[in-house]
Amino acid sequence: MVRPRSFDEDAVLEGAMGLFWRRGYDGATLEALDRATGLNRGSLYNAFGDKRGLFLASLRRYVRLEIDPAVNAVRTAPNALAALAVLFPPGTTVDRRGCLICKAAAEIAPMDPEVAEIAREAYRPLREALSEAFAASQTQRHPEHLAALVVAAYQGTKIMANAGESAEKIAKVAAGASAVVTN
Amino acid sequence: MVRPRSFDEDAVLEGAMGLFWRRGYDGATLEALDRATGLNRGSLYNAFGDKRGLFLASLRRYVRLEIDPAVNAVRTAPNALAALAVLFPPGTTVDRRGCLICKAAAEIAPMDPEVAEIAREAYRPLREALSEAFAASQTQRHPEHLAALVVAAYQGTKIMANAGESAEKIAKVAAGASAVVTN
DNA sequence: AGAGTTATTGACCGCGTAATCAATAACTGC
DNA sequence: GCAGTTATTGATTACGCGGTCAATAACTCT
Repeated sequence: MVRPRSFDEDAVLEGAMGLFWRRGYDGATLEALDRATGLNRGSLYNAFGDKRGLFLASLRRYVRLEIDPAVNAVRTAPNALAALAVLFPPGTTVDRRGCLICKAAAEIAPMDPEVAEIAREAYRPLREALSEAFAASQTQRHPEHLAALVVAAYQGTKIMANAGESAEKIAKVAAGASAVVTN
Repeated sequence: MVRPRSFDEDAVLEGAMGLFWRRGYDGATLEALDRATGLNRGSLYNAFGDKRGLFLASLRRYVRLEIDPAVNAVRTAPNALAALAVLFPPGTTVDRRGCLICKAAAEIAPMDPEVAEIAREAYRPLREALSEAFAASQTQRHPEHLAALVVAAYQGTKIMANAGESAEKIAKVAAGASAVVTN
């Protein structure tokens, strides 16, 4: 009775998300989004409403693919140090794209309540999981506060990455977090 | 021999900086910049070259007015806790504008090396001052790492502010930092 | 097979944008 | 006060942008 869609929605979002991540919201033009998704303008609008709709869908996909797995890894980490290693994996290179959610928070959230809510909700589970990991390892007196500190620092390193800060500088943040937990 | 400028450059930058801070780079249109600065288009271009030039000048003014004073306050703080209170003043409301430098880092730095450098340099003195404050209070084993952690967390709270996070949530980050220093 | 519904295509549009420029004004040094 | 230099004005421009739309294609159900 209807013509089915000829594209894989997740593949389309993969392309859109990648472009928003690299170029930001304003920097991602519809022409570039056409190319990145392989879809043409009209199909994009038919499927997602408008540019903002595509952006919101990309944000949700980012949370699902980039943040939720980290939350699960923290939940199953054997101890606090291992949980930290999820957020600050040792010996990795710096991804200058930073974090799509942090970029959206800075660029769009002040003018778009829905984006703001997505940004707030994105990191809450991570704080909670980290708080439980800290509480479980018994050595910390204020697990909730320390979790808030570490997650904020994690977001900070994503901004530093956008500014092109070196891996050494970012590793110092990780070292600071480890020192705190090792106390 | 020449016609002098009829405007106060710092007052003009005050207006431009405020608009960039509230609306971001792309969100600040030249028409709005005209209004915010009181200058008309041509004068703005004569004085600053182009929109990007005005933005760079605004960033530098922000560092001078918003970050440098904090660095000095940290330098003269009597102890580590007092230094922390400079970054996280107790009982203040959340300024949803966040930090202009962090916004610029997220939005512009990936595409503009000069903005990236300004962003990197802006927070370096703060890290150094904080590191010395921690070292001076003797109680911390890794002052440089802890300073990196705290400054990253500070930047994180600015992103949280952009996302509309509550004062309570942000206070937890501050509490976490204090707990670390009090160890 | 035909009717009905939705997806796709790609040309098209209006608008807001950053930037320009010729004309004019304001000031200084001689 | 005149020549020379720079600042100001504001109308104008070219263009890239997000968004639209009529025509066509693809599919399902009866």
